[in-house]
Amino acid sequence: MSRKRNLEGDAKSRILEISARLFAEHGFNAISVRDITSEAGVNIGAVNYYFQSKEQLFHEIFETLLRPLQRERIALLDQIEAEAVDASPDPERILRALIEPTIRSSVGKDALSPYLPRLMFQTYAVARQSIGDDVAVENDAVATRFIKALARAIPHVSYEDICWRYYMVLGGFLLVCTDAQGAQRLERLSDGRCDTNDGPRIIEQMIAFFLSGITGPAPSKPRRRAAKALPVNVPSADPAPTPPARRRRSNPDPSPQ
Amino acid sequence: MSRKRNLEGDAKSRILEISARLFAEHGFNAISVRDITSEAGVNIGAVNYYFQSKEQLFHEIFETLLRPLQRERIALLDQIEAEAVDASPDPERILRALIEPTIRSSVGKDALSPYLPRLMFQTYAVARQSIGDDVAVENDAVATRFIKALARAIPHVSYEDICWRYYMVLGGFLLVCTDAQGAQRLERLSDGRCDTNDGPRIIEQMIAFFLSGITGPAPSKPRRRAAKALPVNVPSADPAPTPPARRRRSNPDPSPQ
DNA sequence: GTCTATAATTGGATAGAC
DNA sequence: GTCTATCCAATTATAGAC
Repeated sequence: MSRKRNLEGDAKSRILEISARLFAEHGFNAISVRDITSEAGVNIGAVNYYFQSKEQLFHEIFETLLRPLQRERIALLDQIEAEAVDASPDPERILRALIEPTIRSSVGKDALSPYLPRLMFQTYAVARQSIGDDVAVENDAVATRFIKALARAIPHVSYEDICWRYYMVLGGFLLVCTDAQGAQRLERLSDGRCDTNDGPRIIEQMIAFFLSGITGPAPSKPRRRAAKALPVNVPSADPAPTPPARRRRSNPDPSPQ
Repeated sequence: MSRKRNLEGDAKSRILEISARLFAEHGFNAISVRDITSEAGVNIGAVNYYFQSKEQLFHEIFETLLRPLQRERIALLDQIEAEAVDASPDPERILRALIEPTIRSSVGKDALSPYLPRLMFQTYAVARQSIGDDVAVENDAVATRFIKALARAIPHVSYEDICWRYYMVLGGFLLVCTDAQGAQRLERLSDGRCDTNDGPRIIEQMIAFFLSGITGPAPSKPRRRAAKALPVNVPSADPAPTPPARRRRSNPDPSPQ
């Protein structure tokens, strides 16, 4: 209320901002409420006062960041589909609708957005109810809409293949977006050639790669090692007709997140 | 020593196995040594007795799993390059050398391998020294060798672009491999069409997508929105010549991992 | 080698003064 | 609204009996 700390923002939004960064960098379990409150310059009780619990604070971060992004994506997709009622939509525009809002919201403006990809990345990395049930449902709905749009845009690729490829897009997308706040491994591996802070460049790199990949020819059916490759023999041999083979012995009830 | 628990494996390897699974599923910080020892059916002190600390145990898991895998990859790559001294190597075989050892080691045999991709995934997700310095160095060396091999195999793609694309390959690869032990989101989104436990199928899907993507045409240079796409107008407008724009305010010293 | 008991620290959350 | 002091549960790690 008072105007005391109006310059820096009130305590609540300071906590939101600082904790988003700390959680994104180190993960939920690695950060204590003491880490947050001390770095935010507020007292220890503030997190519980404003957000009831550390868990609730985490949920609220996703609410704040993810929902608007998903709505922007859907708005773009709506527009694309509205303009292509008769013809099939342009796959590049669909990919851009998926990717660009994330990158764009990462430059300037509000200070939290850059951390969303990394927080999402962690959602896949650990089995933990990071986001509320409702947000998770909305999330899947958005993904399904994009998959269906891509399937219509690229009719020569089967629906199943589109699903695989959508997921590979997602993985590449998240890893690249995530690298700047974390390992910075791409800059290192490329000897500084790849600047993971250059939003427009990231976008064009992704679009080029994903568009080629997602529209490319279908995989050779599971007769293995078809066309060109010579047989590779390695220590653990790999006789030609390896059967599908089940894997993973125990996985009682994987939290569906 | 004694033959008491020889059937189940001795205490040390039981701990290694159980903890690899628990860490992979929930992350390092979410798992306590009590979780491990109780699930492994050993006493609470066993982790510290065999591994000195929880941290050391974690490092040892990577040692055990990652080193042999990297060696197998390098052996395959050596062979490919040896056979192509004059001609340029086959990009598909290089991608297979990168991908197949992981998938192959995930079926049957030893019980730990399936968890490696997920553990690696977490390495990217949180800023934490998951793996020892020496393993990290070897890791980067392997990546660099693959990047250089791909650059030679695909001469019409610039070295910088190869780096971006290698990293996107890595991201898609990890997310897909990771999904079976975790969110199982791909199976859900695809309505059961995609079976993330079917190793050979995963391989062929990846090879097809990555090969098209990595050999595809270069991205349009940062004159944005070049060829086909119509201008998209969204709430937060996007005037044509958006400058690069710096981002991220504070990131004191990101652990280079 | 295996186990129990316990040390020493740190975690999330709350009560109550101001 | 803000802050301090504090409770209580859970953590890693160790000491020492068997």
